[in-house]
Amino acid sequence: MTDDLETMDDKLTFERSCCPITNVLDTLGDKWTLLVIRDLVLGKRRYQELMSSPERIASNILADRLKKLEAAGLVIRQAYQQKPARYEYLLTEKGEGLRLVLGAIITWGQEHYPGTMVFPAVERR
Amino acid sequence: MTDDLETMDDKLTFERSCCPITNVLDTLGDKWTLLVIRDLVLGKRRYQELMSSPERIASNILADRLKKLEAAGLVIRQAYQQKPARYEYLLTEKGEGLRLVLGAIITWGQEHYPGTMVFPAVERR
DNA sequence: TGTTGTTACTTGCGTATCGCAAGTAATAGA
DNA sequence: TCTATTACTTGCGATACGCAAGTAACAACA
Repeated sequence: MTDDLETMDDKLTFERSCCPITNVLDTLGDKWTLLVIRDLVLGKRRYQELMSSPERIASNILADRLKKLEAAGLVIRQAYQQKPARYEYLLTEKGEGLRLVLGAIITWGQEHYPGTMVFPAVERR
Repeated sequence: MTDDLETMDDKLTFERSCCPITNVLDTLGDKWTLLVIRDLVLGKRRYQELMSSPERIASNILADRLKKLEAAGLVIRQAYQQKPARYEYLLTEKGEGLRLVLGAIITWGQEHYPGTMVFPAVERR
């Protein structure tokens, strides 16, 4: 039998360490990225929708995060119309997998930050 | 019937929003804080132990994060000897609750970052 | 008595990132 | 022609990060 796990010695070089938590933090570890994921999970898709959340993300930060999330394979950017070209953002399967992480955070958060509450999903016909 | 949830209008003022995820990110949302929590969960207690992780945290960053974690009630600092005074850090119950969040992150991380692996707990007699 | 070692930090300082405000490109519609 | 909308980008001052070095309070030698 030969190797496995990504054809061996393939992606076994890590920025900080081989710890899964560390590697997750290297892509999601800041004050905004996970909030963008949250909004996408809630059904938001367009730039202005993502801009409209109560945390008031700056537009350059949002653009930067979307670019990084796309590069990380968590999000795909696709045009929903031409003339003028307009784009929307969708979670990939990998990105969808973060629902469980968000769920754990919400559970802990609701328990320790009284008064917090999750936002409703956006209605989309 | 009167109010509830922290005697109303008590702690219902949030930095960015009333979303639990947002409030969790306001205390844990950076590249280092959750790694300190991880180390404490693994059984590390002392400054030099926390310094010794492979991610090589800078000492000023570690001191800052421990201070903030203590202020947030996730960690307690206690002396384990006098003359000279030496301190160790322990997770509070609130901090221990983050094991589930770390678990979710590890599960997702191991699935999407091939080659990553969790560190063994430190042996402590 | 002097020197080295350990632990738990703090301080300086250059660099990187953040975030507010404003600007831009490509249209649609009045 | 003028105003709106959408999806961004650019400038720039402020904040945060991180490397290196320094400090305080001892213990243990030699």
